[in-house]
Parts: sequence; structure tokens; C-alpha cells
Amino acid sequence: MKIIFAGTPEFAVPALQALLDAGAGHADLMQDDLKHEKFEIVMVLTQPDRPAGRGMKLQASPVKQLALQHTLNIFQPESLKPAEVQAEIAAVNADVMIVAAYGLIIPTVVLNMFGPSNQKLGCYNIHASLLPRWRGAAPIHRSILAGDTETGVTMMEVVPALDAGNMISKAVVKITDADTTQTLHDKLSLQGAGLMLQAMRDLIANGKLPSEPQDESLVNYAHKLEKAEAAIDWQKSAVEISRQVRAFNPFPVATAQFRGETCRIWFATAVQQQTRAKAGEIIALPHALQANTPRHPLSNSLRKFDSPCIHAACGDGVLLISELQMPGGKRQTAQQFMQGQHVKVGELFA
RNA sequence: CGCGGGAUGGAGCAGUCUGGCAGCUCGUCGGGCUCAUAACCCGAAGGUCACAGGUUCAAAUCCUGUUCCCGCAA
Repeated sequence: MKIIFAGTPEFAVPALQALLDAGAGHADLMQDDLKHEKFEIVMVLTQPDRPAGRGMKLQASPVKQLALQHTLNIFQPESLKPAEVQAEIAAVNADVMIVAAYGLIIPTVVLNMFGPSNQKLGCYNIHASLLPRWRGAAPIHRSILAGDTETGVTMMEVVPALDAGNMISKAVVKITDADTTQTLHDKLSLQGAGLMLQAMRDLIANGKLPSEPQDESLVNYAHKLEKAEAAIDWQKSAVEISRQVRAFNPFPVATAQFRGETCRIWFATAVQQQTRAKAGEIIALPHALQANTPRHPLSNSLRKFDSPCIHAACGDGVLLISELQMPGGKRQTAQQFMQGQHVKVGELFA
């Protein structure tokens, strides 16, 4: 079965790796008699190298880097709309196309190349949510931000409308208080790779995949994160702020003003504690600087938390900040931050 | 050469503008106190101030070059 794999970022890497592990490879490197039984990756579509990182040097996408290691046929058009680009895709005569966070619109003309009218097996997408919830660009971020207790991945048919195709299979993943977008992303991309591989095996075995339509009444959209959403509003509840912090880790990272500087909050959890302190006020700094700070009534009861955190009052509840970063500096644990900055109880985040 | 910040005992930082004894919060080691402790008290070790060159009576500090790290941008 000839496959085109279309993907760009880290999320798509486990899926491509899964195909490679399952025996896929460059056509020239495979035995002729295996080609019909196994997967043959005839083209890897990925976005063009972009300036990225410090110095803004051109960088190959994670998918491209993996493809290069396996000497796969790489194609990096700016867009799939030009006729000559579409001709190149048609020329490899693939049976199926797998899409995972590719990031470019796939025109109807291209989708039709894999349609039944051409005796092909279809075009399928791996999406990082339990559709129809969280269609769109930032499903992982939005599921944490919304306080969902579970999310997942969905394998689906690609149609012209955004993430609206019929669904093939799903995997559910719980969201815990310790999950960030990073940790969920990693779990989901692995689950997605598994779903995709199973779907491809079923496709080889049966020549088609059963699917069911999405319930349009349950649809909602995961809009791309705005930079402005990164700033913490300390009037909100600790639970909401904790979700925001975890949803924005590792990108773009929630921010707070401290001593006139914008510092980034990498990790924080919420506890239910009544306090009369102002929103954003630091009310306790257990362990590290206890000798130099007034003993706060809460500090004894909060001692059960084994790593030192900065305890900041919110509109409702208390936020325990355990990892943060000052401008120009590295990420550091709350303890290192307290020692280096000489943080005192009563200082304010804004 | 896209723009900005940084490098100082094991960790995190101040000191640099305005050159003049290497400092803070921790950690480590030794001793003390305590029913006990990540608490408290006393003491000690530990530094080529990223690297190279320059200016100066004198450089962590000023000048030049290099390396590495962080942020902006995605």
C-alpha cells in the first residue's frame, strides 16, 4: 500500500515512526514482494523549512528530520494549490494519504485523488481531541483551559470543511492536575500513532474503514491561542489560573508581573484555602525562607507539600507556584527563585 | 551577520552604571540545642568573577574579540 504522509511538528513524529517501525520505508529499499503486503511511504509532505530558534536560522520540521534519517521522498511546497504541485503529488500514485498536524489546507482536488472514484483508499487525519469537541488549531490547550477531565485523539476522514469528516476511531486520555499541554501532547501523539497504524492495518485487510458522522450539535472550536491570553488575571480563581498555566506550558507560557518585570509561570497547582489577602499577594513561602519571614497561620497546614512553592492568593483559593522564570534567566524551581530573588511574604504578583 | 538579556564557590542571585578587601539566600562539612525536625545557635571549607587580549598604580567592574546560555519570532 502506497502512502503519502503529511505532517510537520513533533505531534506527527510518532505516527511516521510507527509506520517505519511497522516495516514501511523507501520503495527502493524494499523487496518487491513485500510492497503489496506492507506499507510503502512514497512521499512525505511537510512544511518548508522556516526561520526559527535563536538567530532565526532555517530549520527543518521534526517530520522532515525523521524522514531524512530514513531517506524518504520529501516534498515541501508552500501551498498545495498550484497545479504543478498537485501534479507532483498525483505522480507518486499513492493509495492513501495520512495527515497529522500538517498545517496546510488540502484542496478538494487533492482529496479527490484519494477518493473511491479513483479506486483509492482515502485521506485520513489524526486529530488531538474527541471530536466533535475541539475542532481546530489548539485542541490540547483548549481542553486543559476549559477544565475538561478527559480528552483524546480521533482518527477521521479528511473533508474540505475543517475537522468535520466522519470518524473512524478514538482513544480517550484522562487529564490530571499534573498535566500540561506538553505532557498531554506527548500522550496524545502516541495514542494517535497507535490508532493510525491500526486503521492502516484494517484498511489493508478490508479495503475500507467503517466510519460514523460527527454529531453537529456537539461541535465546538479550539481557537488558536492569542498572546494576550498569556497574562494572568489574579482576580480569577486559583483553579482557573492553574489551568491557564498548565494549558500554556510549554507555549506560549503564562505570565505575571513581579517587581515590574514580566516573569513566566511554568507550573502551578491550586488549593482551596480561604484568605483575606489581596489577589496576587504572596501569603506563604514554606521551608526555604521561613526563618526570615513572619510565620503565617497557613504555613503549617501547607507543609505537607514536599517541594517548596510560592503561595499566592487569588480571587478564590491559593495558587502554589512551583516553577517560574525571570526575563533573561532560565526556568527555575520556586525554591531557587526564592533564594535568588529574596522573595518576602506580602509581595505582589500583578 | 534580525532584535534584546545573561555567564560571579555545589545551586540561585547581588555587586558592573560611578574601577579600590569577593558579598547574599541556600547547600555541604564539623560542633551545639531539642522528645523531635526540612526549625534554631556556633564554627569551617569551598572562587582563575565564562574564555582571550587591551587600558590602568589598581579590573568582576572600562575597551575589543570569542564561546556558551535565555527571551522575542514560529
